[in-house]
Amino acid sequence: MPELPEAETIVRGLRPAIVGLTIAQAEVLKPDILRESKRSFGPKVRGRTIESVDRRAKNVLIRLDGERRIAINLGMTGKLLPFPRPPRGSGRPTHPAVRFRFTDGSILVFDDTRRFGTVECLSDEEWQVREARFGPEPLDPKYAPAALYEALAQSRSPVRSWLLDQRKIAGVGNIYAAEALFLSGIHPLREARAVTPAEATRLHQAIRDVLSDAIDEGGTTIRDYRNAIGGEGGYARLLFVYGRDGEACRRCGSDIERVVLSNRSAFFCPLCQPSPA
DNA sequence: AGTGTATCCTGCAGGC
DNA sequence: TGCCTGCAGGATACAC
Repeated sequence: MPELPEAETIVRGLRPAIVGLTIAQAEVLKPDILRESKRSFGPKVRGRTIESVDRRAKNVLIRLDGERRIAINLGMTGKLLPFPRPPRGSGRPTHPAVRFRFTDGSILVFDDTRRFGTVECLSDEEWQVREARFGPEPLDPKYAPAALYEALAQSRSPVRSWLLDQRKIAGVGNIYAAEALFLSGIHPLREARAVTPAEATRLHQAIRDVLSDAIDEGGTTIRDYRNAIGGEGGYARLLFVYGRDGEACRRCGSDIERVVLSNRSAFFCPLCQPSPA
């Protein structure tokens, strides 16, 4: 999916386009995207005005008047495309799942090829229950290296798996986990609790660097990801390891390797990230 | 607690 | 050209 930087890029693009608009109608073209029936979802959003657009972890939150919000998980291929009229090129929806029509005639489409995404309308209370399950936001200034170290020290899972667990740290996905581990010189199979305080400090910095650099680049486009105007992110050209198995490490020239861990690919440089065994 | 496996889907690349 | 397999920025449920 879109990970934290892609969700953040989408939010920044969406905010000026839709804040203040009032929803006239929600058309649900792919009901399996909702976690409730069309008949209950429609009335909850109809007539509501958008107050703000925010992000938590990898989720886009569209806050409405009446103490409720639309929570969107983009899944692997979800896109949010706002437009006054049907756009051309890559910004055009190909697999529209939910179409919001506003009273001023503009439209917001949630488009999702694989339909792993979800769209929900939650009350403040429902959202708070959900929100409490996410770990800290890595870019929160209050998130300290010691907090990362102490949390890692409690887990026996491989550090790459640990980083993908949204309850431990919010918003990190497979691309940025791979990049952050490379930058901090930690092998993806290292046991989380075996990470030293010095390594945890490097990892903490690497996570922040990778995520904020990726936000600056507008995210990473490998295949599907597009921002709110259908554009691609520029971080792909800065990747050190993700998707580069068999290619030369940009630091030492070794062949980048790929292993499967918890059914997901993990990429690393065997020299820059020494094996735990 | 943590891992492997399967599941939800569609599309694309590569091998034959 | 077609058919097959494997792979994909996510998340969750299950058995072990």
